[in-house]
Amino acid sequence: MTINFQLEAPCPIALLLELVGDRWSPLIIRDAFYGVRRFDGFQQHLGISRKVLTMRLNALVQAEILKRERYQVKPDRYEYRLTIKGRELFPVLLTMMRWGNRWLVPAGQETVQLLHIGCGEKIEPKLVCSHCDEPISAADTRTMPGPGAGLEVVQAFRQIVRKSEHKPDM
Amino acid sequence: MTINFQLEAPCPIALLLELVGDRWSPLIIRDAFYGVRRFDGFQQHLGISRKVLTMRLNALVQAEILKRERYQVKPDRYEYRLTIKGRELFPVLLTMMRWGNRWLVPAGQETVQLLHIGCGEKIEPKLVCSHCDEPISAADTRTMPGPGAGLEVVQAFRQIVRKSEHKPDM
DNA sequence: ACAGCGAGTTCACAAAAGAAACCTACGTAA
DNA sequence: TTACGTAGGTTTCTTTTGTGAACTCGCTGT
Repeated sequence: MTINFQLEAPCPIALLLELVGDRWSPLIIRDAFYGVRRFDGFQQHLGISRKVLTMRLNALVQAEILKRERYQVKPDRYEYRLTIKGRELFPVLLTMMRWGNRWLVPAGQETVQLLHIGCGEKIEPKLVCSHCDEPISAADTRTMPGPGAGLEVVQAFRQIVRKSEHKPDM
Repeated sequence: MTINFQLEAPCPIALLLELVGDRWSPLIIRDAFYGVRRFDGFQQHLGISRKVLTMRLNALVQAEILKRERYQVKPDRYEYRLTIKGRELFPVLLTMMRWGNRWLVPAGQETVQLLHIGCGEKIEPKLVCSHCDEPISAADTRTMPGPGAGLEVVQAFRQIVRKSEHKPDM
């Protein structure tokens, strides 16, 4: 799969999707956040086939999103836990949860909600600017080539902007 | 695919993944944010096979994330644009971009960066509590059954918490 | 000695993705 | 007129990936 800008120049989203861009990995990670740790736990909870679960868990361990830890000897038994890298996927899952609740679940029928321990309220996550703390959306931000962008990325950006009849949506 | 809590009770993340949980849809949406609109644009930019692209675009239109609009008559030509629902996926893509930049791209080598038009700075998106505006992470939040949660969800939550030797990671 | 648990592996089959050629309808240029 | 280019697909065939169900292995408790 050529997931990047024209064969080269890694897009961070594409790189992420290479690790967790299949149908099951995000759900495995979601369950890991809920506290599921064991092979059979994931399997029963998700209804995923054992073969694919094995493959996904191995890939997630390889990607250092989960770590496999022995919790018992004789017979050796292992469980899967989130690493720091994995735990930092929390904002991704949260924004997904928010979108799903907003657009796919009838209002007032949410099956999951978020509690902020700090203030004790049921809350929604909000994305703000790290600099001025104002909420951000596609309309008030622009993505642009970064310091590691080669010519091909810069050109890809230009090309897209040029080809669009109107302004880009982002 | 049984993507929900034990066959019933829709998890918002699972519902989202049912619409955009394959390898290509997120990249198609990313490109749509960049301003790509045409079939051939997506195809060349992503290197996706035309057959799969057709299927994905149709599914995204069906999901009301993209809309198909005629931009020319004789011969009729169509382009794909983000709907409001689609544009609200922006936070999901942004948090993915941030994680990818942080964990998969060497520091200072980012190919994409975010500019906040409001304050003119290169920024990172930050997730905060909608109530008290404090930054939120897995550690200071808890997910819990919502108003639409049936018995099975409540039990699933309890079951997971009970089965974990230690505290959940979220 | 036999059942059960936890964490897998194996295998036959089905579904999905990929690559490349083909189709349709029009406009242009030789 | 034949040919070429462009845009937005469809068709066909091959390869990859996922599924479901059964099987394994090392131990424990009865």
